[in-house]
Amino acid sequence: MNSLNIKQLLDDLISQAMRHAGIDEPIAQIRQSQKPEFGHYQANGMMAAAKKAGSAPRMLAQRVVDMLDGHSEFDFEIAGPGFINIRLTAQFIERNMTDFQLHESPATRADTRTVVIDYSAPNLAKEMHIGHLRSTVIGDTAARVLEFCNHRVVRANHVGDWGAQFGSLLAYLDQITVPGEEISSKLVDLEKFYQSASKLFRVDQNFAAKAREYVVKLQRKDSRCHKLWEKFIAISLDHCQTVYHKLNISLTQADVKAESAYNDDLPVIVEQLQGRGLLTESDGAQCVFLDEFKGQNERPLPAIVRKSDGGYPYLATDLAAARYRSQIINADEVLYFVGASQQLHLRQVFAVASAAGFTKPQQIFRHLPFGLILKADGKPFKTRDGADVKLIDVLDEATRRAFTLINEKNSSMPEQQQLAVAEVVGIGAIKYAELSKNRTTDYIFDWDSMLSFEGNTAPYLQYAYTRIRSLFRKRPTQENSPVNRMTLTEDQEILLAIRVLQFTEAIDAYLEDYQANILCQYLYELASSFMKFYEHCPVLSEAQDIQDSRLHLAKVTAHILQTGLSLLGIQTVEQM
RNA sequence: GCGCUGGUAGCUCAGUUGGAUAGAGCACCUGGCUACGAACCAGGGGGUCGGGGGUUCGAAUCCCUCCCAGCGCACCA
Repeated sequence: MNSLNIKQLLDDLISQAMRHAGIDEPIAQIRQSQKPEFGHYQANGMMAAAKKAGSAPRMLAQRVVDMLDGHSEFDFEIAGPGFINIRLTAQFIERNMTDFQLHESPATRADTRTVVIDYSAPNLAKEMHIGHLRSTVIGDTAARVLEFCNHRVVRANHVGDWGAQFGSLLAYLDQITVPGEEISSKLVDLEKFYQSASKLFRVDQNFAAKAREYVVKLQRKDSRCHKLWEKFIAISLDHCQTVYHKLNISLTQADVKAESAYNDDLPVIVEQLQGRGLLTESDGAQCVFLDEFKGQNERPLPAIVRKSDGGYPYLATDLAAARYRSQIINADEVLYFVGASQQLHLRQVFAVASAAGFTKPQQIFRHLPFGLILKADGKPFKTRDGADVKLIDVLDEATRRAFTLINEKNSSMPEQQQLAVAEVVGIGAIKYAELSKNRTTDYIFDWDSMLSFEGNTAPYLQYAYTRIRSLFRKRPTQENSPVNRMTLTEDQEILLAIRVLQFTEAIDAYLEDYQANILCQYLYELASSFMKFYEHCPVLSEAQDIQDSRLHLAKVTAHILQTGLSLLGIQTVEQM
C-alpha cells in the first residue's frame, strides 16, 4: 500500500516555509478544503502565526508562498483574511497514481507496538444480544486496522463465565437433565434456558436455596458441579463462535481469556494491595480509597476489592486482567471497547492498578466508550426481563432482507450465488450501520434504517466495487498490466484520484481516536467519487492511452475499497 | 446533590480540535436507462447549531450560566 500522506507532506512543506519566513514554532493547520474554489487543501495557520508575531496575516502568507516558489507540483493562492489555498497539479496526481503500488506493505507506522484490545466480552450465562454488537464490531475494526499497520495485536475476549448467576443455571441444568442425556440438547436456546432458570430462582424458594448451594460448590471446585459448568461454558462459547463466524468477526476461541481464568490471582491482588498499604476495611469489605473518587454527598468512594462475604467483585477481576496485560503480555497500549456506563468503574480500575504498581506509567490504558441501544419508544433493552433481541436473529433477518432485494434486482443469478451474496450484503449493512456512527451516545435500534441498502451504506460501497469488477470482466487482459503514464483531464477523475491518494490520511485520522466513522466517511466519499467518475467518464470506448489510464484508476479504487472494507470486517463480491 | 456524556434540517447522523456561505444519507419534488450495472447520477426545497451572555479578525467548536435527555455515584457483573 502506498504510504504517501498528502496532508503530512504539505504540513512539512508549509511549516518549513513558515520557519524561513521567520515563524519560530510554525503550525501550518493543513485541512482538506470543503469547497472546490478553495483548492484541494488549505493552510489556515497564517492568521494565528501573524497575530503572535504582530504582523499582517496576508503579508505573512505572501512571504510563505514566496518561499515555496520552486515547487511546481502545487499551486498556491492567498485568499480571504490569510488562507493559503493549495491546488495539487495534475502532474503531482498522475505521478503518484502511476507509482501507486498495490501490494506493498502498509507501514504507516514505523514503530511496532503491542496493543491489547478488550472487546466483545459477552456474558456466557446468556446468548449474545443486540447490545453486544457495538463492542464486537467496533473493537474488531480496531484490531484489524492496527494489524494492518504492522502492530502486534492481542485480542482479549474477557467473557463472563463466573458469578452467582451460574448457580441457578447449573442447578436448573442438573434438575432437568435425565442421567445419560446429552446436555447440549437442553441448551440449544440459551436465552430461553436462562429465562426459565432465573424465573424459577425468583418463584421457588427451594430452588433458590439450591442455586446458592451450587455457587458455593462451584467455587470449591466440586468435581461434578465443575464438570457441569465446563460443559455449559463450552456450549455457550460455541454459540458465540457461531455468531462471530456469521458476523465475520476475527475472534477465535484462542482469544478467550475468561473471568474465571483470573480466579487464582484474586487473593494475590488483595494481598499485594495490602502490602502496598492501600487497603482499608470498611463495613467488612476490603477497599481502596483514592482521593480522586467521591460518591454521593462527597463521601469517599471505595474501590471494593473483596466483599464483606469474602467474595470478589468484578473490579478485582479487572485489576487482575490489567496486571496480566501489563506484566505478562507487556502491552504498550490496552484499549477497552466497553459501554459508557462502565466509565467510573474503569477509571477506578486504571487508577488502582496504577497506584498499586500493577501497570507502568508509560503503558496507555484507554476506555473507548459507547452508548446503549434503545427500543423505538426510547426505553433501554433490559437484561433481566428477556426483552433482548438475539444477535443471531438480527443477522438472519439482515441476510433474509438482502436476499429478497438481490432476488428482485438480479433474478438471473443462480440461487446459490444469491444466497452467498445476501450474506455479504446483509452482514455488511449491519456492521456499517454501527461503524459509520461512532457516537458515545445512546441510539435507537430500528430495523429499517439499519437494514437499508441505499445511500451511505455498505451495499453502496460494495456496489461500487462490483461496477469496477464488471469493467475488468470486459477487459480481463488489463487487470495485471502496469500503466506507463496516467492522463487525468476531467474533474471527476482528478477528484477520484485525489481521494485514492488520501487513504493513508484516513487511516491516520482513524487511529487518533479509533473512530470508525472517519474510515466509513472516507470510503463513502471514495465510492461516491467513483460513481461520479463512472457516470461522466467513459472508459472502454476511449482511445488506448485514456482507457489504460482510467482502467488503472478504477483498479486502484477497487483495491482500496476492498482493503478499506476488509478493515471494517466487511466483504466484497464480484457481482451482486 | 455531584460527576461523565450528549442536544446540529421532518428523521438518522457528520462537522478534520477556533476558519471562509454549517454538510451527508433517508424522506419529499424535478430530470436522466436502446447507455462500461439506475442498489446509480444531475438538480431543488428544507437550519435561531437547546436558550442567554462572554472571549476575538473569526465560535456548532473555547469560557460562564440556565433548560432538557441518558448514564454513573458501597459490596450484581
